[in-house]
Amino acid sequence: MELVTKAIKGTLDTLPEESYKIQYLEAAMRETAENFGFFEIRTPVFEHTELFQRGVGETTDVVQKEMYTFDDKGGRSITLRPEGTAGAVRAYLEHGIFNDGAPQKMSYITSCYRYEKPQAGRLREFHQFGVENFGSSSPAADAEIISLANEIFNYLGVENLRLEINSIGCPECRKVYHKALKEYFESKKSSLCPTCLERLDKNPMRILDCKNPECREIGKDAPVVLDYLCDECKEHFENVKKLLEIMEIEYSVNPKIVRGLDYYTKTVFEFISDDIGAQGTVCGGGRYDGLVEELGGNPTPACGFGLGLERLLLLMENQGCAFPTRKPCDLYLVSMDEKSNLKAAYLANELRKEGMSVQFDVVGRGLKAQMKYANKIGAVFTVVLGENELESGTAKLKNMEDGTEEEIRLDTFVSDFQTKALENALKDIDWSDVDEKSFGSVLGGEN
RNA sequence: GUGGCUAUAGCGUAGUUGGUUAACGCGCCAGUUUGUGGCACUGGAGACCAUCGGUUCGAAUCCGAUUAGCCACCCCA
Repeated sequence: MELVTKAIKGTLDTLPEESYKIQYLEAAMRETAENFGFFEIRTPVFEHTELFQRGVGETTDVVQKEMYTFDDKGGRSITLRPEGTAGAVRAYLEHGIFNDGAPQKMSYITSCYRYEKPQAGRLREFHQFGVENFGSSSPAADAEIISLANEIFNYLGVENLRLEINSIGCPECRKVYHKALKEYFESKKSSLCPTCLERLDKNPMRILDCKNPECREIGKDAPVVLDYLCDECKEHFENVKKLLEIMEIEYSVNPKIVRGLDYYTKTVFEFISDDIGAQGTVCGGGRYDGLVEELGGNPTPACGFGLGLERLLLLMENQGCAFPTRKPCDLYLVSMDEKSNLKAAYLANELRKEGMSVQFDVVGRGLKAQMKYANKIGAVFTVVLGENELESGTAKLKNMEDGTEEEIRLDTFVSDFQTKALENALKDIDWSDVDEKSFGSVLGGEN
């Protein structure tokens, strides 16, 4: 097959047979977020380029080499969002949401774009679930979003995720720390790898998580951020830890966690997995007390995180996590000829109005082929409509699982079938096994 | 941006030291006596062997470039 063109490098098609999985993740996230009081905000995929330049940070790799930036026909410089926070902050300011008091809590599920070389867990178009809390400087806000992420992972049954936290301080204490760090590495300059030599000027904290063994060795004795925190930052971090302990969320402090986006202050955290390759960070976030002001608002404390949907899905698939099944077909109407096909169309439509999943032949297949198809799509019931049935006004409703058949009247078909379908759905339920959480998926079934 | 591996029907693969109609499994379609799925059997459709160029009498097979995929670095979700 010679195609005119193929999907763009680093993009993924989610096919109908797969999409229910990602929908399941999205539903779990929305639902959990709402339980925590975070409601959805939707912002455009593209923004004025300067939003990200200012918001994400002029010196970051994301802004310097990874943005999809172009001029539109009006000569404006437009950028496809590389992350979700900047747009949320912009909307928060533009609509004066801050006037509605604090905290303002919001969530989003959006596509993001970064011009990077694709690899395991990294795409040029990817999707992020994110939350933002504006207006709270309390460590309770930090802990709340961490527990929100944690709750999502629990709900979905993800295992072997470790939570690593750190504090990178406020601009004040970070300045002091940077200086100490620079002095330290400056003295070991000759043994650093070339990339780290660059980082020495740009962002010395990055040297700490270099994978080069030699840099690692040197990094071991480097000054630690946590020793340089001012009293306020120190207390904040202690309280975040205390709250995590109270909520029984396991974590480890990793002083080497450094986030690559300029806006982070104080708390930073990552949920990391070893099951999905080198790009193991499934969720990353923290506090960014300076961002709102940076984008033109009043000084406003804030925190949030981003969670990569593709990475999470990859992780769940690698771990063999359970997904609910796709919505099954309640009934397939087999038709023998044009006349019965019309009847099938009518009945299908009536049943669909009642919220049932019903299908009938739309490609002109024979009886046997239609039965085969019904079997393939997992139809729970079938009914054959032909001359005989239309004449007698009754048909045989066949249960595809056990092959049993039952007479059913055509004139009261809609309500009769609904009753049958309900009886059938209820007969397999072990009521002793039904708790609150699985109740919603009983009718959909789980595998 | 740098490196390593890869590229054959929709999917997963085979294809011997270059040699004639490119094979197999799954899937798809149709049949196995007339109006009933799953199992089995039979048949069928579907591939310019990623693209372009080179070596050769002859290339899916050797060489080069390009493109794409996978993986790693960088960076991040």
